Amino acid sequence: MFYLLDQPTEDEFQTLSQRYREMNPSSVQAAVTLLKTGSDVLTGFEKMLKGYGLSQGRFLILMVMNRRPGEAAVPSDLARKVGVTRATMTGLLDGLVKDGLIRRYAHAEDRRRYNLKLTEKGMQLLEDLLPDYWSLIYALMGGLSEVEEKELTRLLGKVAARAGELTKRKGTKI
Amino acid sequence: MFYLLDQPTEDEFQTLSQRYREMNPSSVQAAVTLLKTGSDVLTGFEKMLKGYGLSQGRFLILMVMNRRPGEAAVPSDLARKVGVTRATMTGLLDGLVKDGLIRRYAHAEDRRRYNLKLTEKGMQLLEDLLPDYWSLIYALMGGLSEVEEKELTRLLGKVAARAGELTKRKGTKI
DNA sequence: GGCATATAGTTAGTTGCCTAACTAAATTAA
DNA sequence: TTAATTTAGTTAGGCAACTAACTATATGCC
Repeated sequence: MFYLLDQPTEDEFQTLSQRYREMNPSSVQAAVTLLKTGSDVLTGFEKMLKGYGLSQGRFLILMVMNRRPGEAAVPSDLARKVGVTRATMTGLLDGLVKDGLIRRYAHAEDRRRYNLKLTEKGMQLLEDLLPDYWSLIYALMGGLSEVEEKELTRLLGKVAARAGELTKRKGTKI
Repeated sequence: MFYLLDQPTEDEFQTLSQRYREMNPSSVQAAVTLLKTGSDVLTGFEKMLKGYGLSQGRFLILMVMNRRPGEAAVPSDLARKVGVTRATMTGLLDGLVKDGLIRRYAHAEDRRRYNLKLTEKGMQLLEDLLPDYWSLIYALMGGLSEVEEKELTRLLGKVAARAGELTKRKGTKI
């Protein structure tokens, strides 16, 4: 988690940009603000989810499964969609099963896999939670007009595209 | 860490916004993009830092100390500035001392505290690392014009202000 | 058809942060 | 000026993710 509560003052920023000529002040400021804001927002969500006994990973699994509530899901597929490793997925699913939010079923064609379905309890948890989720988003984004929201999404999309490129080629030290 | 590699398609998004009337599509999209982009960018930095034997926390400590390289710093003050707990700071400092990047000194006025200074090795590590740091930022932000960078910073600032408000009143379930 | 390779899920151990509870020292208030 | 409160740093234990190594099954190629 990236915090840096005490961001550089304007002065310190100036000093830095004199000491380090290669640095581009407006880029650095945008990047630092992105990291800080992302962390704060993430922390807000985690706090809210904790009230329902969920972590980000557990919540995302439920949300992805909730896109097609009746259909079966499969662990390795969920791992790809949610963006965690299969090892992590095992642990997350164990927890969700233990809490009765999802259930495992045999997989007809492939004996390595198994199917997963949301239980009634799992669906109900989402119904209870989602109003809080939407209103948290509203609380965070409410200061922006719809035009600003779209502009933010567009600009972040540009950064995300480049970040995606970079993280793909793992070994490379940038 | 928030990933959700597989973001909802336009269709699924439509279905969702029909099922959940309180949700505001453009806000949700902005929030989800922010979380995803923030995570990706953070992951990129962590990967780069790992090549120098640093975590975000360790790096931030060095950066904050590097603002005034000669002067002494104090653990609890660093913890506030970097945004970690004092307990976490103890561990981070132990690591940095063990690696010879900083050194502990007695504190003249307060026997509970101690002073910290960057060693030569610590300063040198930053000199080695920072070019990579600036160029990673450039790699991430290079797709944006300076005007766009400033607009992104401005929009994120608005979100950050609200996120800060929310995380302050801890107990409250939003 | 049989062997090499790839994929699925699990297990064990690591990392980087956290909270809660503690001791010691400093500060404030009676 | 002693007692209560606050602050500083540490310790112990927890949590949510990770990587690496493993077994079992499925798939592709000769």
